[in-house]
Amino acid sequence: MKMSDVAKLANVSAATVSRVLSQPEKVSKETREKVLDVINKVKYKPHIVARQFRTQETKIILVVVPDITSAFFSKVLRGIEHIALENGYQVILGDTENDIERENSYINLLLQKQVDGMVLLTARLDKNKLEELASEFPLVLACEYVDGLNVPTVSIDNVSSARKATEHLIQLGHSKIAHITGPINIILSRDRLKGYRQAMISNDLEVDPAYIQEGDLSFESSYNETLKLLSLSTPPTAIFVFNDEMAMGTIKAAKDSGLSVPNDLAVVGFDNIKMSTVFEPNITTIDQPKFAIGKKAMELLLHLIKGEPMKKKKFVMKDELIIRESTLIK
Amino acid sequence: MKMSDVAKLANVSAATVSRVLSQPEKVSKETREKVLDVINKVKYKPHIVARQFRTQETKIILVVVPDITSAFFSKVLRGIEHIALENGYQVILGDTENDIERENSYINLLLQKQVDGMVLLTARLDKNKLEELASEFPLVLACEYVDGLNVPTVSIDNVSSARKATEHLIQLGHSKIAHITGPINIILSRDRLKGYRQAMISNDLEVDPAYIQEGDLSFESSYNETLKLLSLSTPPTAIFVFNDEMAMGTIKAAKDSGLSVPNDLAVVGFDNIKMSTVFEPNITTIDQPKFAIGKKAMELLLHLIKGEPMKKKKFVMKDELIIRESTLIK
DNA sequence: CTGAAAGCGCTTACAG
DNA sequence: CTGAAAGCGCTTACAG
Repeated sequence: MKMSDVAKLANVSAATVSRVLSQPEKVSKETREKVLDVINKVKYKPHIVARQFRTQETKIILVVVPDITSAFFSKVLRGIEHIALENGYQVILGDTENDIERENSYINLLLQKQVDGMVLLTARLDKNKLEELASEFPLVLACEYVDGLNVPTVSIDNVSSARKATEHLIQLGHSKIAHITGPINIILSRDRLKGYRQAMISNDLEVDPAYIQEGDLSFESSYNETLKLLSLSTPPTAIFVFNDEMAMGTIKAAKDSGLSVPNDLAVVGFDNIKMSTVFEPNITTIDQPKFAIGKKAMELLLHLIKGEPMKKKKFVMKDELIIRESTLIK
Repeated sequence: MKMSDVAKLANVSAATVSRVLSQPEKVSKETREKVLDVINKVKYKPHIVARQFRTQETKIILVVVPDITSAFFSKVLRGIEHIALENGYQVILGDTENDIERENSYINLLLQKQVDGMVLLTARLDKNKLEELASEFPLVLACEYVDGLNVPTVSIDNVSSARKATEHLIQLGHSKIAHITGPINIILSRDRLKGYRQAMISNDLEVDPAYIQEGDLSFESSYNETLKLLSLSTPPTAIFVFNDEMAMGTIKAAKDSGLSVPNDLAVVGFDNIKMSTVFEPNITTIDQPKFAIGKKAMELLLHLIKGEPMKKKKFVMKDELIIRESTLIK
């Protein structure tokens, strides 16, 4: 059943059926009702791909995620999806599993016009490539970003939040503070490391290179790095960890080493995922407004898709230090 | 830049360019290379929507998930995605957030031919509606299912696995065993409850109605139901909980009540999500082969899309009881 | 092995 | 307010 069949049954033209569906105000009440009757009777559904082809828009956007199983990204994704659905857009999911090749391959969906725009929650591609892409297609970065890239970006200020997290430990009296980073090729890792350094230096604390260890985002990597740190001749009394999942690894390692958290080792995580409130001890962390980041990113993308001018390109969302049991000595 | 432009530059017809792209073996080597040179030079990318429209297939499938933020479903989703990508399909994500209205609305993507098929990880719609849909479109159920529905389905045997979980507690010497269910309108909740009952009855243990409480899939609901159970005049010594997330709520409630797990209260969860290995104590649980379920479901969907006959409709994957600290008294 | 032509099902500028 | 007609960019059955 196609539009022209409906048209015949209703004794009108296909154009009129199309208008009833897309611009009903342009059709007389009488005609409109006649057509709608037929549509309902035969359960006609328009062929969306034909419409996409004709209008040259798919009403689909692509979200590229580094890890769909992550509690953090799935919340951001949900924020994106909410705004997308509200505006009649569907979401294609691109899970890269932290593989830059896969990140790259998803760009084809844009080049082949299969999607109207793209939100990148991972930005590990070449800066020039991204810039070129953004000049041709609606593109928004969220969570991750690229230094000096003139593309709409939504994120928190990772440097200042990392500084805040580290200063919290300093204020509690710690001076031997270690930091377990994420993969250092990710800008988020570098920025949080920068914030850690700033806090240490501005408080006249030494940054011992042995106190900085690189993890790979996994619970296990942080567990292992923590064991390393704890076996140093002068082990740290506090560790600021790249994210909450890894902070759980750190705490587990401390417990398995017979240490009490926070009494023997204070731990700060990052992201404020659900588990950080459930884990024992609860984890002090930096809250990122995950849902709001997703919503904002999608709103920006809609602006770009509509071709509306965008004066501001960087949107810095508010983070918040949430103090819990993993740093607070009872 | 469209195909006919490439054709002009290469001095061939659009048909030939199309063949170079889709059926290169039908084109002479010489012509093929000439055309590929032009394609590379002008960076031509075919307009996928035009192809979709012409071939009447989108190479997109829809996955409807009850909760994208769940550690369980995101693993299943990843399995689906792997097989989809391997076969040139993209995945549209439909997150219902456990809302049956939203589940219903995603069906439009199928009716409007915007996707080639659908995998439902939640099946709360009317049985007849699903049956009718499946007769017209490629449709696979996974994880959740509908009793007596003749549609390809991938899942574990929830009744027998729940029985196995309960019997584990019985073998440990427990007789006062409670069960916290999921929302009882979900078949998974009813089947796991059935397995619990079977184990109790076949071991001559009384099933006290007060020992069966309904949760809503959340950590908090299970926390609260557990407090209720523990305040009974004869509290249970063991609880089988609908899933791992809820089992964490149960353990937390026990701890907050001054009880030790497993010494005062043994707890069994379900799903074997990552957190069940990290939480303290580690949680005894039923492992579902999440990734394999996703892969199998997508493989079945590909069969349906290709119109291949399918003799078997029910695929029961292997689950496994994994015994950990939450039930094993040291 | 290659090309001319039809057609997939809509939407919209134009004319009346 | 309505209709006739063009056209979105491909693919493929057919002819040669």
